[in-house]
This record gives sequence, structure tokens and C-alpha cells, in this order.
Amino acid sequence: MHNYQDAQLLDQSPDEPWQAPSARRRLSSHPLYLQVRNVIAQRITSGEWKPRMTIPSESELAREFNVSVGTMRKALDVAVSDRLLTRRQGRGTFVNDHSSTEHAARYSNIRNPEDSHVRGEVTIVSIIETSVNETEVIRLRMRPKERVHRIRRVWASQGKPYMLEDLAMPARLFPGLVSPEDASLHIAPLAQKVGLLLGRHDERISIDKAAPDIADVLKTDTGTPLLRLDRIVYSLQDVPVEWRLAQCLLEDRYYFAQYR
Amino acid sequence: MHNYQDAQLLDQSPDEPWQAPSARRRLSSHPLYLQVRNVIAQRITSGEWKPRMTIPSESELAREFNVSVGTMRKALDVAVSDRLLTRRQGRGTFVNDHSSTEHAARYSNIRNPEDSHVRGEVTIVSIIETSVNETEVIRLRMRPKERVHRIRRVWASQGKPYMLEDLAMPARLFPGLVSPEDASLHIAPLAQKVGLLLGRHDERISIDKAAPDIADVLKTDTGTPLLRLDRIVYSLQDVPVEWRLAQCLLEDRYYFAQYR
DNA sequence: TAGTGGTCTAGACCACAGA
DNA sequence: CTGTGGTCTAGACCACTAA
Repeated sequence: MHNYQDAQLLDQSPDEPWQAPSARRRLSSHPLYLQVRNVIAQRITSGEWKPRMTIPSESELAREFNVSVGTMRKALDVAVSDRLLTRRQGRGTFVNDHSSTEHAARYSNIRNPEDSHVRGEVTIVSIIETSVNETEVIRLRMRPKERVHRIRRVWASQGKPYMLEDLAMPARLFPGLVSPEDASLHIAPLAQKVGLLLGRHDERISIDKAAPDIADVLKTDTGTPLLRLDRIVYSLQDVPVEWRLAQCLLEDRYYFAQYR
Repeated sequence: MHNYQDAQLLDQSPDEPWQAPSARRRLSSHPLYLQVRNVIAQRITSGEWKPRMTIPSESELAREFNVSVGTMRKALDVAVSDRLLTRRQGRGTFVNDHSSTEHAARYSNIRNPEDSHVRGEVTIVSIIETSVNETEVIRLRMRPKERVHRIRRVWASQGKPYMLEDLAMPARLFPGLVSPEDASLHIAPLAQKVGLLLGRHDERISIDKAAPDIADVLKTDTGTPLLRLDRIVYSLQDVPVEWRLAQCLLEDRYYFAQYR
């Protein structure tokens, strides 16, 4: 009775609407529910569905996409686990807002002694767009001569600086990133602004002794032990999006990691 | 046609077999698939299903539990995400072995420069069973005067010590934990040995300066910066199972955290 | 009371692995 | 070829929310 849905979803141009296939063939290597999830992701990326918006009910979407409610639900469940959507029984399904504190908090792991997130004020030291260096080519999987944004900024809490960050982001992914306002954002809201969906990230943690210039910025002594945070954030499609090297003067703060 | 399955699963004694209910009522606050998942967990805990074993097919289990295949599948999916089971298309569903390197690796985050896990040799410094102190009461959610196992051990790589661990575990959860062999295990295989299923864990990371006695054990200088790892591991039912305070001489190693 | 997401059922076919 | 898990369908009822 049923063959699988074809791949028109994945292959069609981003501007064309969903084409309900009449003959169901599995031309794509992806199962139907993943194809549908990809359309959901695209609608968010393109801005058709905006943060905080209520999207149509699962039965409406199932009708629109010409799939069963069960398949639609599975696609929505995947989108939820990808942090694209939030569902609330009796209310509806909502597009997540990654500029909200709860979603941005995901990328800041420094905590106060009482377990609260450190809420710092940021100061931009420098922003430049330039060609990649060797390390960036490797870490961000870029080609030689490609362009990157490099941002250096300092975080302070109650007027006292505690963290220096060096960011590198492929310029291709962040067109028009120039303003200090943009450069002050966390990666989550910044990515949302340019229609990028974020996936996994990993972090290598070690201890550095403060170099003279860094000690100067952090108003501490040369040689003070700093927590070194070497982090790469990837997109939902597993493309490196940001490389961050941070050096953090902990004092009574700590880095919090949670595993499920 | 169908009302919900009742809670006989959750409420029946561990020794009784699954009772297929004839009248389906939702006496439990848990949906059916979670009740079924709990029976799966119990079968593993009790040793009825042993590590690496192939369990019956989903259709067989659905018949046994008197639930639909869809519900059985959902229960199995939850068990997979809880790391109880692994499923392989065409082969079957297997009970995870938490004494295997892949599962034990989940709890060791120290990596070599080439990203490989540090494989150290462990030495037991001391094992005692005693009454809880104030910190343990809080961290392990215990009552005053309850008993804990305290283990101090040192990890070395190529003969050079790099990490000192102080462990505290509720004695109630680890009856008969006395031998140095048991005390040398990672938490995952140790928990499996006593039929405990592990869930989330969290870790607070900061920097300590080596105290004289610790510097002595780690064969370094007093005041050397050490990575301090303050970790609590919880059971699947969210009961604290182990509190670990580790101090780690990193040198060219680092702590690796991955987020999905 | 209407509409949403959450749970459950019954049964089909697809994809993969091993005998 | 047989049996396993993986995907998909169609439709029912439950639980929650807000008008």
C-alpha cells in the first residue's frame, strides 16, 4: 500500500513551497520524518516561522505535508530534541527563541558559588575580518584564504574583569557581522540572527598561567592560573560555526558541566 | 475501546512476574510505556537480564506485556536513551555492559593531547566505612549517622601519578564493598555489579593549588595548579550514588566536555 | 466546550543480518 | 529465507488549556 515518501523536500529549492508527492518513493536516503524535520528547520532558518511563534497543529501540518499524524509527530519530536521547538499540551507548538536567557545560558558554564550563572558585562576589545590562520583552518574546517571574523572581548562582573575571549567565526556564515552590538552577543542569539541553527559543541578545559598581556587585561598578576576553555560550536548540519578560546579568572567561581 | 493500562507493574513486588491486566485503567500516574520501561530496568537490576544478553524481540515482549508493539517500542526507545539497551537492526536488542570500555569511558573525561582517553593505573590509598560527615549529608542527600564508604585512590599514567580521587558512596547502596578490586573500579562497572542503574551526573570544575600532602602524593610542588573536579553521580531514579572530589595534575592533558 | 498535544492500538511494509 | 528492528499509516481516546 505505501511506499516511502520521496526526497522532494530535501532537493527542492528553498523558495519553493512543500510539494506533496503523489507517488511515494524513497529516493532520499533519509526517512520521511527526517525530511519533514528538515523542512521545519528550513522554515525557521528562512524566517517564515519566527521565534516565539505558534506553529500550526500537528494535524494541520500532517495534512499540509501529506504524511500521517504519527510521522508528523515524530518529525516534531526530533525538532524538539534539536531545540528548535517547544510543545505544551493543550497550548500548542512554539518556535524556540535562542535570544532568550534560558537558551543563551546553554553556552555559558561559569557559575557563582551559589550556583547562579555569572551575568557579566561585555566589552569589545577588537573586531576584524581577515584571512584564516592555520589553526582556524583546522578547527573551523575552512580553506586557506577564506575570511573569518575575529573578535576579542572581555567579560566583567561588578566592574571586575574575569574572562577574556578570542572568537573566530567563518565570515561566510555571518555576513554583515560588523557592529559592536552583534559582536557582544552570545553565539546562540547571534546564530539566530543570521538564520543558523546550532547543534552540538565541545569544549577542552585546561589550565593556563596568565601571560603578561592577559594578566594586564584581567587585572591580575602574570602567572596566575586561569581556566582555559577551548570550544567549538557546530551547526545542526555539523559545520563548525564558532571557535572560542577563553581564559577565565575563576576566583570563587567554577565551571559547571551537566551530563544526562 | 482502550483505556489505559493500570499500574500493576509499578506496584507489584519485584519478585512477582508481570501481570497482564485485563481491565485497563490508569491507576498509575505514569503512562504505560514508562511502566514497561521500569519493568525492563528491574529485570536488568535483578540480574534476570544480564549484560550483553539478547532480550526477546519487541513483538514477543509486546505479547508478554499485553501492550501494542508501538507502546513496547516506545518503552524500548526510552530504555535505549537511558543507556540500558542497544538495538541493532536485523540483529536484536542487547543489554548494555557498563563494565565495557565504551560505557566506563563516559565517566572519565581526562584526555591526552591526541584526544585519546588517559588510561591510568589505579592505586588504592585507603578504604574505610564510617559515618557521614556534614558535606556528605548534603551532597549525597543522606541522614546523619548513615554509613558511607570513603575511598582514596591515585591514578598514574606511565608510572607518573596525575590524579588523586576522594570518593564517598552511601554504604546502603553498595553492600559488601570492601575489596580493593571493587574499590579500583570506575563507578559504572561498580554500579552494575550491585544492580544500580546510573542516570545523570554533574561536575563542578575549578582550580586548586596543591596542598603539601597532595603535592606529595602527586610528586609535584606545593602550590602547583590542579584541576579540581567535584562530581556527583545520580541513579536512574535520581538518587545520589557517588560523590567524587578529584584533583588532577594536567600537564599536557585536558578535560573534555561534549554537549549535544 | 473546542482545540491542542500525549498516549495507545493494530497492522502494513522496508532494510538489514545471519543461517 | 526468516526474523529482527525501523518506518509509516489510520484512527481512537486521554489530559490539559483557554475561551
